[in-house]
Amino acid sequence: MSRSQITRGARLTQDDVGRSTAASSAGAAREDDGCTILHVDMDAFYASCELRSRPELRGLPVIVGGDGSRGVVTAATYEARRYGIHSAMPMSRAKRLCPDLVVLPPDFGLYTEVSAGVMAVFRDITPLVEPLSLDEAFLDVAGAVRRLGPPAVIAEQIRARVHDEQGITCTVGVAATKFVAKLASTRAKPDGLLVVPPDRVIAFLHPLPVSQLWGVGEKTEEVLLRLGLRTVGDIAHTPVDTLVRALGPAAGHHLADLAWGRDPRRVEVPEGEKSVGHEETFPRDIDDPEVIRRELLRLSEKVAARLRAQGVAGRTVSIKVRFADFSTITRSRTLRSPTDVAREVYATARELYDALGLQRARLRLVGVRVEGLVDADEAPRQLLLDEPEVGWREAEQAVDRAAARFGRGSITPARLVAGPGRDDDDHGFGGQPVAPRPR
DNA sequence: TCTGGGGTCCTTCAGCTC
DNA sequence: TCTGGAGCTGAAGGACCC
Repeated sequence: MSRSQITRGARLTQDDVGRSTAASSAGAAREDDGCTILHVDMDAFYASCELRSRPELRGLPVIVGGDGSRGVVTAATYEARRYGIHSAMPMSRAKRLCPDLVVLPPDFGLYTEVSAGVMAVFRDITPLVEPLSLDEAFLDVAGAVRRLGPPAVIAEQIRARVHDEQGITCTVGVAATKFVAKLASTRAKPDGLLVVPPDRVIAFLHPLPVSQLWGVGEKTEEVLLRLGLRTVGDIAHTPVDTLVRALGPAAGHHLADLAWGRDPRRVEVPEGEKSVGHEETFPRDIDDPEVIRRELLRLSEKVAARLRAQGVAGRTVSIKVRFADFSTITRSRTLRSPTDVAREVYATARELYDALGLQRARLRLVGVRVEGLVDADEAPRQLLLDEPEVGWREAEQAVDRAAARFGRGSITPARLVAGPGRDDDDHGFGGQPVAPRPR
């Protein structure tokens, strides 16, 4: 195998990889020397998970996506991609491109389970695992080289184990930096392996289009194209000041560094999430404030339950409102102390919504998010003068216990059960069956 | 064509304190 | 007592990623 050549499909043995990644002159350093960063990316992850239990669909154009008129494609098999279908594409368009498309509803429980198995394989290799999402992660294997072999050999071990233990394929990029490792895995997809040695980084990067750079999306690409910058090489040879003027200091310096392969970021084991939120697009636009408030209540319930499940509480509550014309606004408020109580989250979300003073504006989406998370046990609690020691938090914890036993949804605020309900001062929580009502 | 849902990070601006 | 600047924080919006 020539340098940087993609290995695809077949799993290699240690000897194969040793030969394939060695420099041409005998006794010279291996070309994966110093390439201790691995980026592992599952191939069409959600769709691959589904196909494990539906082998009859293999070889067919299959997508996973939300139902309803406003869904988008969440994952597409490579057979579906041949029709031009890709993730985030509106479902209606995907069906037009391929009338024989097989559409499966998402099963996030299954994907979470498979992901946990895959991450366990990674952590068996090295403790330095930085998951980016359910289906991809960075690994720093510097500490595993003596035990398991060179990085390319470790990459093949991972590919083989994920295939054998989880029944899905993955692609691995191997490089000295996170950014190049990620680009390498993108280039080698699907079911491939690509090593980019340090002395080949510039030759690998500079012909790529600017859109391949991390942080360059639709808007930034437009700006760069207006400056006449089409490739990573063009960016590399542009004065940093020009990039900073066009994109701001952070993005300007960031792109200049990436264009020369400079990426000092280390693989870091994440400490935890920084915010928790839920949002929902209505099947059709809604202008009834009562329906919108009820949705805010439902979302607040879900957010607070997740906060409690993770043992965290947050100080800032924000709402997101998307209008029928797709314009979007957010509003937020920072509380005096962190909360994981649905009643408090909803009360704040509702106040933020009411303060907008919308006169029956048609809304497409609403969302609730809690930010500024801290450990719930260490979070200071601001007891109000008339608040009992055992109150809503304890009541909602009781609901959590009941939900764990009987299923989520077994206990629901009365307002979410009874349809358009009261608009009273307890914000719809009065009917919670197990909640002791504070006085 | 018609755009989900979960997140993170950056920029800008306003208000506050020193 | 008044004023301007620095620094901090919160709020809002936007861009981006998977």
